[in-house]
Amino acid sequence: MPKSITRTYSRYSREASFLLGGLIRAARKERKLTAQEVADRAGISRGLLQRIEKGDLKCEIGAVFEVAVIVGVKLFDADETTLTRHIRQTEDKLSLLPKSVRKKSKVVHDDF
Amino acid sequence: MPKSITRTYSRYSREASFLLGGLIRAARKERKLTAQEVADRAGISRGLLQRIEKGDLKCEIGAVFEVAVIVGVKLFDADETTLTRHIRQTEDKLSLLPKSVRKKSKVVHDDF
DNA sequence: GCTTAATGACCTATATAAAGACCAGATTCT
DNA sequence: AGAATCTGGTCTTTATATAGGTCATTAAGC
Repeated sequence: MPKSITRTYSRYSREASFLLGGLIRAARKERKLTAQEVADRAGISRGLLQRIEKGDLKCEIGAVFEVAVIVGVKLFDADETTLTRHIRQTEDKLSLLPKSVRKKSKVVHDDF
Repeated sequence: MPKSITRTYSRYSREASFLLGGLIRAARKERKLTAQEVADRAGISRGLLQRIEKGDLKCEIGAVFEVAVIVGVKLFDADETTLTRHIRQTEDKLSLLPKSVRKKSKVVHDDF
């Protein structure tokens, strides 16, 4: 990650992450779990959990998903079986699409 | 991140990420966008986009969300307005819950 | 009110994710 | 078939996220 990139995020991304963090926090409190407990179970530090609950966009997605599962926030509004089915559907769809995308139609060349 | 942590992920997390990656790839091809194009628009490298589409759990969530938005994969199955409403709901819910969770009920001490 | 756990905020060292090359093979279009 | 481009690897360098501590403040529960 050279050249000091200050990433910019769309509003939708920021809000989605903020919402997810809030949902996680709400779910954790509802289940009466301390931050430390959840962090331990997820195998992450308490500091990272704090950032996740804040909706920090610079967290690895694996940690976020893991925490979500632990406190019971369903991603995709789907259980595991549904998830697997979706995966297969996506694979089917992909197999129909062309494997690489061509861009250079160069000049449109409609002669008239 | 000291002490060389090899993180372990739950099956649900792995599948959720795998599915999200697949959806992103499918959406990208449907819209006939090259990997390079999407990466540029998202402000990330092509290599990172590849990992995202593979469902790699070690990507920052901001990059994943950003790419999802660009190719048109809705997170939470919700548009921006709905998202904002959800956020407010979550905040309301949080304000009702106790601010910190107490664990040490020590001995249950039910005398009989 | 008092005790004590939980939280939020910092800080530093270090493991590591990401950028940015490069190359080989695949695939699309002409 | 041929040319052009997309894709999927790999490697190196560098920026940075994370672990793990500390400390102050807050707020449960008695």
